[in-house]
Amino acid sequence: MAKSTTPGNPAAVRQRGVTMKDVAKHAGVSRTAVSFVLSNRENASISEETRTRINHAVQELGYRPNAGARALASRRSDWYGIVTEIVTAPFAVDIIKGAQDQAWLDRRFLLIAPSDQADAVGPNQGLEDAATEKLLEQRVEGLLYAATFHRGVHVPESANEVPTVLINCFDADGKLPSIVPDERGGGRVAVERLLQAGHERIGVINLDPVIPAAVGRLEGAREALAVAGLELDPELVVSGYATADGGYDAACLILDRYPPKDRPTALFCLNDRMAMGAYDAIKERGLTIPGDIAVIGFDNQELIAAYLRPKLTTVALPFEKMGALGVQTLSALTAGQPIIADQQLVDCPLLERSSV
Amino acid sequence: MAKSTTPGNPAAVRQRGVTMKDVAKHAGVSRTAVSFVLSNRENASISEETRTRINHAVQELGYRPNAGARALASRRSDWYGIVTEIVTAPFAVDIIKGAQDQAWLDRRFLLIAPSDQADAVGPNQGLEDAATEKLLEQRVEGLLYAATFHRGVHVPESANEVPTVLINCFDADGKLPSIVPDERGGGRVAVERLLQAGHERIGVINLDPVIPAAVGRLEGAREALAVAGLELDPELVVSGYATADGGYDAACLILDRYPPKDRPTALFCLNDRMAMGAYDAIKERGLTIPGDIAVIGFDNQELIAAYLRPKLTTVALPFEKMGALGVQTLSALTAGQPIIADQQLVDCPLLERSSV
DNA sequence: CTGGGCATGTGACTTAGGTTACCCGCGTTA
DNA sequence: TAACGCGGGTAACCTAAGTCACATGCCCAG
Repeated sequence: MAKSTTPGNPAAVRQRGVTMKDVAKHAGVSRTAVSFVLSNRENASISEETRTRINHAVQELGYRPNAGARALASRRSDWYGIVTEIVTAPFAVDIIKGAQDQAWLDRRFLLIAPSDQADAVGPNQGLEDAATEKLLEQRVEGLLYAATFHRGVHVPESANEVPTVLINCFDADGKLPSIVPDERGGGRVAVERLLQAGHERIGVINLDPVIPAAVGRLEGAREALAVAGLELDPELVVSGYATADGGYDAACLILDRYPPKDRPTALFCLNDRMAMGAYDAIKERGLTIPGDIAVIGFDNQELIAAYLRPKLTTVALPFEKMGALGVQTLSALTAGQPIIADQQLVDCPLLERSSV
Repeated sequence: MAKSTTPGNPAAVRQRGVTMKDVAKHAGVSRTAVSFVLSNRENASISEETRTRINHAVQELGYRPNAGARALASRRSDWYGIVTEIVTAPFAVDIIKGAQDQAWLDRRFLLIAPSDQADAVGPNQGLEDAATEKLLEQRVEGLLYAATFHRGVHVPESANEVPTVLINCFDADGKLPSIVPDERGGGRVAVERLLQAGHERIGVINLDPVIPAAVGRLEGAREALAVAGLELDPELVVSGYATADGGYDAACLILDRYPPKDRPTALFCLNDRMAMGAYDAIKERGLTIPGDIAVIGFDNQELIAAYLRPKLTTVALPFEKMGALGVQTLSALTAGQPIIADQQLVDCPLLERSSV
C-alpha cells in the first residue's frame, strides 16, 4: 500500500506539482501545444477542439503555472521591486498601497524589500544595498525607492542596472526620475483657504526650515499672500520640533506674544502633529476653534486629523497617487517609452473638515 | 559600429546577464564546480586554490545568482507569502514589519499580496483567492494571513496546499494554527495598573461587546478586580462606536451620570481612539488627567497615544511580535517540526506614559 | 605492477516552461 | 505535375541553475 500523509484529503492525491507535461499527457497532445494555448499565442494554430480539450485538462488536474519557470524561460519576471523604510514607518504606507494597486492592474507583482535606514546617505548604506541586491537577484524589471519624508537620497549604484523611479524623494545626483508632492501648491491652497475665510493675520508653525517640505510649503504660503497683496510677517513664523509638543510650544509663543487684538486669527501648521499640539495651546487659553482661531494642518494623518475635535482641515500628501504614478512611470520606462518629466509634481489637495 | 544605449557606462559593457557559465569559463573550471563553490556544499571537494579562483571570477564579472532559476532547480523558493488587508489599513502595519524582519533573519523573502476586503467571509471572496492563487503560482513555501483586527476568518481552500499560519485572526473552522494577542491578559494588566494607583471605581468605555477584543479585555478587567475583591459595576460599562466621537459620548455619559463624589476616578478605554475622545470630555469638564481622572487606553496607536497631552498610558497590541512569531511558526511547519500550540497568545504589555 | 582509495572535478541529466524550425497532409495554382 | 501555401501540430533546443554518478590522476600498499 502506498503511504499517504493525509489520507482522504483530495489535495494530497493531486501530485505535489502538476506541470504542463501532465496536462499534455492528459489531453493527448504535445507540451508545446499546451504552452501555446495557455500563453494565448496569436500566431499559433491550434484547433478549437484541441484548445478546449487542453483547457479541460487544466481544470481537471488543477494545473497552476510555475511563475518562476515561466520567468526563467521568457526572461520576463513581471516583477517590480520597491525598497522602502515605510515598513518601519506606517506614516506613508499609502505609497505601497497605491503602487501595489497599480501594479496589480498592470498584472505585475510588487516585491517589497525593507530598508531599515532613515537615511540612504552615508557609510551605513549596506542595508539598502542588500535589499537592492536581493531584488535584482529576483530579476525585477524595475526598481522603486520610497521615502517616508520628502528629501534627497542617494541610491545604490546597482540600481542603474534596471529602470528606477524615486517616490517621495529625489535623486541627490539628479539623474533618476522622481515623483514628489507639490509642496508649494499645498502651501498655497492652505493659505488661500484661510484668506478666503477672511483671515489676514496668519501665524505659521514651521518645520525645520531647511527641509524641502518646509521650503516649499512656506513659498506657497507667500505666493498666496502675495496674490492678496499681503506679506508674510516673519515674526509670525515660528519653527519647532515636528511633534505635538513642538506645535504646542510654538503655538504658545505666537499666541502669547500679542494682545488679543493683534493676535493672528489663524494658524497654518506645517504638519498635523504640530496642529494637534496647537489645538491644546488654543483650548488651554479658552479660545475656540475655528471661532477664535482657525487652524489648518498639513499631511492629513488620518488618525490625527480625522479624530481631533473639531476635525482638522488639512492639506493631504498624495501618497497613494504618488505610488501609483511611480509604477506607471516605471511601466513606461520598462516599455522603452519616454517619460514626461524627470520630476513629476503631484497635487496636494485641501481636505475640508471643521477647523477653518 | 555597435550601438550602445548608454555609451561610457561601464554597467552597459557588462553583458545583460552574467551566468554561472560565464564565471566558469572565466575561472577555467566547469559550471558544476562553480555551483558547488557558490552553494557551499560540504561534501564537495574543491581545492582552496580553485575556490578562490572562482570567487575572484565572481567578483570580476559581477555575477549575481538568478534566484528564479535557483528556485526552479532546487525546488525551494525561500519565499513566504503574506495576504493582508494591512496595505489598506496602516493600523497594523507592524505585523508586516515583524514578519519581514524575521523572514530576513531566516534568509527568506516575504511576498506581500493585498487583500482588499475587510472580511474574508462571504461571496466576495474573490480577491483573497486571487492573491492566494498568485502567491501559490510563485511557489511560496508557506502562507500567512494577517488581519487588521482580531477576529475569525475563512481562508481560501487552496491555502491548504502549503503550511499556513494566521496572524491577529483565527480560523473560523478551527483547523489552522494562529497567533493572536492575549486580550484577556491585556485587560488584566490595565486594570491592575489602575488598582495599583489606588483607583477602585473604574469606568469602562467598551467596544462592540461581541468582538473578541471586547470580550477578552473585559474578562481580564473582571479578573483583576476579582483578585482585589472587587466587582465590575455594570452601570460603569458603556459601549460606543470605536472612534474618538464614540469615546467622547461614552465618557460624557459616565462622567455626567454621577455627582462628583461618586464619579469613577479612572476610565479604562478599550481603544486609544476612544481614549482620545474621553480626553476631550474630561478636559471640557475642567477636570485634569491624571489628577482628577486617570485614563488608560488599549492598542498603543503611536500617533495618538504618544501625542495626546498628557501622553496616554495604554496597553500595546504586540503586532510586531505576532508577525515575527508567525514567520517562526511557519518556519517550523515547513521544516516539518511540530508546533507548540494551535493558538498562540502573545502578551499585551503595558506602556506606562503619563495618564495614570 | 596492479589495484584500491582519495582528492578534484566534470559530463549529463533535471527543473518547468518558452520558442523556433520544421513536418505532414491536403488543396491550389502556374 | 511540381511547387506552394496553409491549417494543425510537434521535436528539439533554450533559459540558469542544482545534483549525481562517474572520470581522471596520483599515491601507496600488497
